[in-house]
Amino acid sequence: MGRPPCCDKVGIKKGPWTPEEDIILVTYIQEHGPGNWRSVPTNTGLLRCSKSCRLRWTNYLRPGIKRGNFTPHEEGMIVHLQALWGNKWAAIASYLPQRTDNDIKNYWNTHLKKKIKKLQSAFDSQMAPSHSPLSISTAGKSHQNMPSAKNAHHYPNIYASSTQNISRLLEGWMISSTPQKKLADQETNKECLNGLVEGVDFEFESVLAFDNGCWDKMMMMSGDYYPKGNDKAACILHERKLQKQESLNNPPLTFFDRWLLDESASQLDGAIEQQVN
DNA sequence: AACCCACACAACCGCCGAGAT
DNA sequence: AATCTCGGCGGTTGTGTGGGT
Repeated sequence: MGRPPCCDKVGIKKGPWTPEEDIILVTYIQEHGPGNWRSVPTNTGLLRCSKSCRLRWTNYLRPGIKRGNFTPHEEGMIVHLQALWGNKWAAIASYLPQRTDNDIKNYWNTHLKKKIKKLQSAFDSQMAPSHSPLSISTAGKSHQNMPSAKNAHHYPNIYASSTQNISRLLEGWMISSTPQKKLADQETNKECLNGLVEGVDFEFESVLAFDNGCWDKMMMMSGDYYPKGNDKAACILHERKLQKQESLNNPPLTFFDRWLLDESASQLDGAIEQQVN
C-alpha cells in the first residue's frame, strides 16, 4: 500500500493541543508567517506532524475566528449554500467570514442536519417533496463553477478562552482596523444590540458584502494567505496563486443574493427558529 | 455516588490536485 | 512522463462533558 500517514511516525504526538503547544506554534507563525508547514515541527520542536500544525492554525489559532453559537442568519446561509452546493464546506465557509469549514461542517453534522431532517419530514407530510426548500443536497459534484476552497469544548471556559486570548494577541500583529476587525466590531455591536433587527440585518449585509475578492484581501491582510516573512519569490508565487484563485473564488453572487433575499429564505429562517424554540 | 448514554467538537485520516524536480 | 512533496478538502473518529437514571 501507500506510505504511512505522516502522523504515524514514531514520536509524533496526537490528541488535544495544549496551550503551551499553541503558544509555540503561534510564536513561530508570528515570526515566519503561515506556510511551509513541513518545517514547522522541525523548527519549533513540536512533536506534531506538519498537517496537524496547519489544521490547528487554520481552525483555531488563526486570528479573527469567531467561535460560539451560530446566528439564525448564519444557519440560514449554511442551509441555503448546502442545498446549493452540497457538502462543499470550504466553499460555504468562504461566505461566512470568521467561521472555519471545520466549524461549519461540525455544526451541520451535529445540529442542522437533524433539524432539517425533522423539518423535511414535516414538510413531506404536508406537501410533495419537490415543494420543499429544505432537501439536504447531494449536489456538489455536479457543480463545476464552485468557488474554490481556501481557507476545547472539553475545557470550554478555560481552554477556549486561552485560544481567544492567543487570537487577541495576534490581532496586534495584524494590521490594525482590517476589514476583518471591522467585522468583529460589527459582531460585537450586534451582540450588544442583542437580537435587535437592525443589528442582525447589519451583520447579514456584511456577509453579503463579502464579494469581489474581499475575502482574499482580508485573508491576505490577516496573514493567513500571505507568506509573511517569506522570500520574494515565494511572495510572487503566492500573488500568482491568488490571482488564479480570485478568478475561481468569485462566482456571481446575484443569483445567490436573490435566493437569500427571497421570501422562501425568510420562511426558512422562521421555520428554523420555530424548530429551535 | 456510580453508571450509562447522547451530544458536541477537536483532531485525525485518506484522498486528491498542483507544482516542483 | 513519472514521481515526489505539500497543502487543501471532506469524511470520520475519539473523547470529554453533562444530563438522566
